[in-house]
Amino acid sequence: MTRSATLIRQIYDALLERFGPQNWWPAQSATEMMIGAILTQNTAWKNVEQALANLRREGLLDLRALHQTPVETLAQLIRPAGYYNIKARRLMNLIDFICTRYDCDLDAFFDQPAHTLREELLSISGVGRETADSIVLYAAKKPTFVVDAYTARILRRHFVIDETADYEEIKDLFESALPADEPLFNEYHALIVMCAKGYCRPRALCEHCPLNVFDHDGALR
DNA sequence: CACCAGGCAAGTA
DNA sequence: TACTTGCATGGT
Repeated sequence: MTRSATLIRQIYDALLERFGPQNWWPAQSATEMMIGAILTQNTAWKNVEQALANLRREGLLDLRALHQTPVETLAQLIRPAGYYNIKARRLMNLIDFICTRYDCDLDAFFDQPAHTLREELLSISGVGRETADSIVLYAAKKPTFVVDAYTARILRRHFVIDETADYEEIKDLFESALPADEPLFNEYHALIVMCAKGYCRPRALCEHCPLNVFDHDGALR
């Protein structure tokens, strides 16, 4: 067992003990989850909730209904989430892919191995690695690990990775240290977000960080 | 007022 | 490959 793998496991245990199960993703359906994944790109979740409420009010948390909606109309409804023009286009790119290739049938879209599903998602303009992995894990419920800005920040501050570690490197670290278990990956990423939102902001330094599995000089406590 | 938020694509060197 | 820029609203 490598040092980093041990830390990955210890951090999970500490987060779960401190915060308890998070039961992610906060959405009532797989369709709503995917929309939220696009809308939350570099955006506070609070803003995304307003945009989702607008779509819900218009009965647009539905692939076929969305597919029939002009992208300009969509853009106005999602304005609170920011970047609304580009995000409306990204949403339509994703929806059009599923409706054209899978007849708007999410179950059919998800009925393939995680790695091919990930590749198909990445081929869509506007769906990058984090968004693709989030959809694979939280909508299709297949065990792929989601890396986000919070994940990298927490690992950097605990000296598990260095500044140059890229997305795939961090993802591989988690997937090597842990069994490929969907509920585990689901819970771990959710716990990271919960912890970082409260305690791992850029300027809110580490003194209130509830992760105390090891000292910040990198030595195990 | 400045800074930040659960990224991504496109352009440049 | 590595770095830069545009995209935009709303909370602190």
